[in-house]
Amino acid sequence: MQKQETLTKNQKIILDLIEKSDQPLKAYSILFDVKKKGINAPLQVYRALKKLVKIGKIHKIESRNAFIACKNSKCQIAKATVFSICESCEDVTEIHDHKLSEHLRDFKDNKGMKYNKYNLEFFGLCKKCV
Amino acid sequence: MQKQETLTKNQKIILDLIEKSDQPLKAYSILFDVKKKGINAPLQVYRALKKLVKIGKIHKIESRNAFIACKNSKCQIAKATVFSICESCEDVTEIHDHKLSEHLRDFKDNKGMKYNKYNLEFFGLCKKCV
DNA sequence: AACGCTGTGTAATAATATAACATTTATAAG
DNA sequence: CTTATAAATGTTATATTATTACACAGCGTT
Repeated sequence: MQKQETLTKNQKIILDLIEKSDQPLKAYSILFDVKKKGINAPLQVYRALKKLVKIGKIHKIESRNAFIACKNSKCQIAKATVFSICESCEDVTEIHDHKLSEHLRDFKDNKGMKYNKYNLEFFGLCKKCV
Repeated sequence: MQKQETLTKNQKIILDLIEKSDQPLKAYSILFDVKKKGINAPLQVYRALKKLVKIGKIHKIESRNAFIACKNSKCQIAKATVFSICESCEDVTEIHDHKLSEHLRDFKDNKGMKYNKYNLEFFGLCKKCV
């Protein structure tokens, strides 16, 4: 069983907002939205984001500098993420593909490096945008 | 046969610099280094970087906002990149693994999305830092 | 020559992210 | 309960990364 983290007020506010969106949100757009809740400064947002990423509640889409909620409710996977990104409408979906995960988990390079994390982003055109 | 791009003066200067480094360089560090060559503004750097990425001469390490030369001299692969990143010393290596590439190339999601590009970043500790 | 395309140079500014400091709250240990 | 320790807060300022806007130059095509 996963340790159930207790979120603080700021963390809850920001997680709520991100979970209500099915698409990634940017830090300053989050800041704008939570000002009415008393969060006034970028750093308050970034701190909460950092924690939420750490515990796997959200993921950062690196190529977009944006944050999306992890839908995988059971296990918090902060360490193995795969996303598909539509380059036209910017729709982002988290991918859970067992076979692909296996390949990635089992990957060994020839440098003897010890991996503990990976992030994979696929780019293309979604059904609507083709 | 690949179309041989002719690089402009700024593009050459910046590619040279990046190729001389075996590690990723950041845009403003590049700017600092090329000021002596008459490149004065961030935009001049970013424009060259954009072009060099586009033609596959360099790649952007998304999680680090940095740019590394593509060592794969024969084919310019701007569309399928894999990197290993040491979280301690920040050493970055481009990975060419035939089997892994196959899996990634052949990956199909269940949303009917058409992929034309991917970027994969592995994180961990390199031999030296373990 | 007129056009489209790509690149240049410059100034200004936008967008993303962190440092530093003082204080408060939560958790654990004696 | 008290101490101590880690984590979070609030605030100001600043650092870092990246783009917009504009005027113009070079080049190949028609």
